Amino acid sequence: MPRPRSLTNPQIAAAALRVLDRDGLDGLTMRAVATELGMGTMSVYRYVADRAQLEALVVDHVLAGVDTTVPAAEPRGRQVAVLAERVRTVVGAHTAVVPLILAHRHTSPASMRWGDAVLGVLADAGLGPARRVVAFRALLAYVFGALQVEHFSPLAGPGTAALAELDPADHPHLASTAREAQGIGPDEEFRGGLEILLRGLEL
Amino acid sequence: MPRPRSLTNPQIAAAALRVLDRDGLDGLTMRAVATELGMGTMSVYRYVADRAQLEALVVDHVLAGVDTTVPAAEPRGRQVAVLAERVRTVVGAHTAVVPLILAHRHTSPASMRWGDAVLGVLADAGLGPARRVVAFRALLAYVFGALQVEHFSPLAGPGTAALAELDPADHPHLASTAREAQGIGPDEEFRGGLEILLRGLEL
DNA sequence: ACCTGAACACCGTTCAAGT
DNA sequence: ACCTGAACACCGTTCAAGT
Repeated sequence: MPRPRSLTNPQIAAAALRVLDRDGLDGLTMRAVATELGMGTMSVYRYVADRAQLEALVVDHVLAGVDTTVPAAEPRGRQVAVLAERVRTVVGAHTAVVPLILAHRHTSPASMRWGDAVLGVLADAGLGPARRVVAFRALLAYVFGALQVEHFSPLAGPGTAALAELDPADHPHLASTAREAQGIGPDEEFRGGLEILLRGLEL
Repeated sequence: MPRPRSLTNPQIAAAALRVLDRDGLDGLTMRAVATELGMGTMSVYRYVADRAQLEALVVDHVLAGVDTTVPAAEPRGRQVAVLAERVRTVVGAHTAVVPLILAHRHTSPASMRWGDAVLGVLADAGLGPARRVVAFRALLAYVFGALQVEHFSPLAGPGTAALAELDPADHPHLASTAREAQGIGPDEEFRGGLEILLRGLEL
């Protein structure tokens, strides 16, 4: 990795995030980030080894905005739910980052801090090591999977509308359920799914 | 959409999947698929509008391999679990397709058939429309989220090993749990998480 | 009319030429 | 020594030239 000089990682990441928010994932190029920073394209490589590392920096920068302090007064289940909802809130402000998150989540220090907080609650709840691992991975899968499902095929979007128009003879359950689904908001959807998972965890 | 002549969608998709399996996601280019089919690059555009549609074809082709018949003799929870595990089995044979799945799942007829089967079980179990929607979307988020987590950061991989080496002073829960996590296999992880979700559903 | 090669407008990245 | 523009090897896709 090259040595940063005048710019810090958060400065690079913030510039890349500005490009991402403005021009979407397709617009996030090394050239665009360089222009955003007012430097030549190749100068970005002073700070970042390659595009993957730039993406990882953006993901970490977004997740660094998640407050990982556990609300001590709440019951365990609510503690986990609050931590999960904070991730969703922060990511929701930068929807174009969603496809990058699962690819780079595991390299992010901010993600590790969050994971440590969640695992702390699970340990306090008395879950043994093996159950803790499975529970934590299930939460990971749900939270980041839900973000992608919400982003790529929102219930309020055209995909659901198309499902509602399907021939009920071919898809009896899907067609009728899709009509119901259009009335359910994204918050209700995310929290509802999370509650199912937490009930299964019996915290 | 251009009209297919000598080749069917499954033939195009199968060729693209061969490229994907052999050369990975980076290797999946219009040129490579054309070569695989023994035609000029632009001839692929006879069958496919653009790259996104090619990807969608591959995703549908993979998901078309999922048996969506419901095992009638099993209890509801197992029925859903079997349907979910069949997706994982089919996708597991083509790991490079994982990043494409969430992006194109909602356009796939095979995915709709699968969704209809799952929703059928949820309806039989007596879940009302709103609860059925939330439960179904939670299952979607978990199944496809778990595939991505399993693929991008497997418990047996270097990411977990790195977590295990973290300073316990910084990440008390994560470091110790990561050491436990290395002993948990991918089947146990997927099924364990699914069981938590199904228990929460109270099927 | 159908098909497809050349060409265009990009991209990430290498490398050597600038200071 | 540090920085960066030109150039390379790609990419998806347009378009006009072939048959």
